[in-house]
Amino acid sequence: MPGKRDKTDDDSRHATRRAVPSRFGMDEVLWAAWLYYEEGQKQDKIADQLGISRASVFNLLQKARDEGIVNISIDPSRIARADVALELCELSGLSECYVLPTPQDPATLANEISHLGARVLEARLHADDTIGVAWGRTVLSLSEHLTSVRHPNITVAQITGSAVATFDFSPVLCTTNIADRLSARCVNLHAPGVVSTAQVKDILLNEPEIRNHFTLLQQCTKIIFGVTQLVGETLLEQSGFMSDAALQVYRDLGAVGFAAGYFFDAEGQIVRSEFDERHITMALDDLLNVPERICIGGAPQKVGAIYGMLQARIANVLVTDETTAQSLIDHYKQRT
Amino acid sequence: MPGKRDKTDDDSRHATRRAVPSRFGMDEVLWAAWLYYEEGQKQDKIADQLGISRASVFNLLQKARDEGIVNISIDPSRIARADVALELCELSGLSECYVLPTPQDPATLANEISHLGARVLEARLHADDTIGVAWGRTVLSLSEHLTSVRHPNITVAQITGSAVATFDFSPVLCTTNIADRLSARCVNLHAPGVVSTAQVKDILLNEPEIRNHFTLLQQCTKIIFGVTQLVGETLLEQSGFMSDAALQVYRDLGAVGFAAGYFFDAEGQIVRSEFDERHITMALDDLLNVPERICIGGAPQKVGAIYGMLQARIANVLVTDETTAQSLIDHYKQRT
DNA sequence: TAATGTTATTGACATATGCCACAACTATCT
DNA sequence: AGATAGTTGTGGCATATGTCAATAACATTA
Repeated sequence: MPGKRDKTDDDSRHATRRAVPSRFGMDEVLWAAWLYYEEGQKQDKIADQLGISRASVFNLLQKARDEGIVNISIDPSRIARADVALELCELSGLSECYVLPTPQDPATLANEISHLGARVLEARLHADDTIGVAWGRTVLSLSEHLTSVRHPNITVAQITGSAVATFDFSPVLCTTNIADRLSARCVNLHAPGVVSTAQVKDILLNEPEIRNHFTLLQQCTKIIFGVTQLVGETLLEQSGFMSDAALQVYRDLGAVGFAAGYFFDAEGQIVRSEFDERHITMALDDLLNVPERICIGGAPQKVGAIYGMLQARIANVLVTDETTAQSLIDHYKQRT
Repeated sequence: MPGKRDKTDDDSRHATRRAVPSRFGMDEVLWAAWLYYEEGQKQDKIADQLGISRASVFNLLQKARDEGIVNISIDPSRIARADVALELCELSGLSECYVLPTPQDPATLANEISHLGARVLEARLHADDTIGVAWGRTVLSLSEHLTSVRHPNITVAQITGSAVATFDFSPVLCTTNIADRLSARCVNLHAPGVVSTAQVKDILLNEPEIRNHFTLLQQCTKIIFGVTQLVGETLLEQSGFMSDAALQVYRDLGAVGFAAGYFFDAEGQIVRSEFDERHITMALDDLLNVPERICIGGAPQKVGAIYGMLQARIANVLVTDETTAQSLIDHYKQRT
């Protein structure tokens, strides 16, 4: 009988509300977290000690997790030591490879890979990194999975010109999002991603502000990008980034993929066409000089593109899923 | 189709054992951990994906926790920001204070405090620290709670001479244990803790090897020690460290406690007697020069001793429990 | 090949956790 | 005071996790 408020048995009743009310101040969350996660006590017992209900202890623990008072994490370097990852590194020449168990629901794959990407990036961050950021769904998704930690001395810079926002994963957004999460300095590139003629590109590249930006990009210690295959519909035209015709030119020249601003064929040769002359992005030489070139991506239909990208040495760190990694391994083994 | 257990058919001899046997290699632990802790999947679902029973998934997760593949931790700096901790810092002049919720079972108190002490030490470790280590049950217990992480550039040094091992928490053991856990360099002091006459102490202190050790101790960036009260039976005589008579001399001079090698009275005056002349330990001036002097300890009967120690400024970082902290706060408030 | 010891895996049961609708309090307004 | 709205804490039920003795696989020996 959950009585309302009667004075008959007040001893037990009105004391129940709070056995130890003030002593714990605002620290209940913290202490509940300690008792649960460090001392391994059960929620019931903690409830007794704090004089509250078990449900409340549960709520406190949830709060502790939400607020980052407790930290539950897997060291991503362990993931890089997984068998498949090591084998793929061996075959491809990647310096590091992170492999995620392929989810049963393919719809979540991209999301999960970018989740892992975020952890990998966090684990590899160094206090005064300069991080070059490309654009794409994957990169944007990665930014949303980053946990907010202060890294005030990090610089986050756009490697490709901005674009009029016909899509929601623009270079500007990817860059600012990542910088926000890291409390880092954000450096945007105030120029279009694609211009109409080679002349316009030349003129822009000689503008002091833009020239400075590309000089800054030469200092990059990391770059982050996704990878796209060219078969079927791609975001490249869907997003309005480039025309179907321009894309077809690359296909006709044998290109199978696009990553970090460049097209390449199935064997890793960079494929160039007129579009490159109008595309404002980090120079290929500078790109390949960046010590950590991190590509995030995986899917069955991307295997060919990723293979080409690896052969082109555009990435030296890959974050992908197990099925993709295994397909890549098979691909390499067939070639020998 | 949740749970596809085909136990009805007697055909289940070989096939049921492993749906996806080889693909996961030795990484099952890692992947189970990822799916559970990062993706938040339920053990049932993970069991399906890996083709094993849920009980096995549980076992894998346990292994992952044991092996440190997943890391669940509370940021100790949050504990230092708890109300009681801040108040005690304010009153005592401590630069940092970590307060643990007092366990309901007093028998576990010492153990839990050293548990917190281990976390605190880990959180405060710097790549090239030199850590001076005292001896005692608490310090030894702390060493057992440290998680093994590699810190090859750290030096761990004994601040007190060794003793013939009539007790199991000797200076040598405390020091080597801590060094082991941290994969750090271990520097033992090859001299007795107590000698028979002041002359012998002088001679030893002039030995080059021992002189070198004391020079090294001047480089300490941290020291770690417990604290003992002098009322009732203490470890000081029980362990054979010193005679009952020698201890009584200190009591008669007003000493209430002993920490980091020195006796002090209720108001924080260092109390010296003939025993100091025979005790081989870090010089008081050097001790007080160490930037982080971390004392681990708490219990109702220790309050007076801890108060004295704080007044003597022997520690500037204290790890204790809530009851002790509250008693200390009360003690300070009565004095004003 | 059978007998034997060792380790890994599991089904079934016991506990612990997660969740939510509603009760109890507080604050503000009429 | 009574009404109203917002917040916090809780009982109780559905799920998820933890445990363990029984059993299957494997390794070793005679």
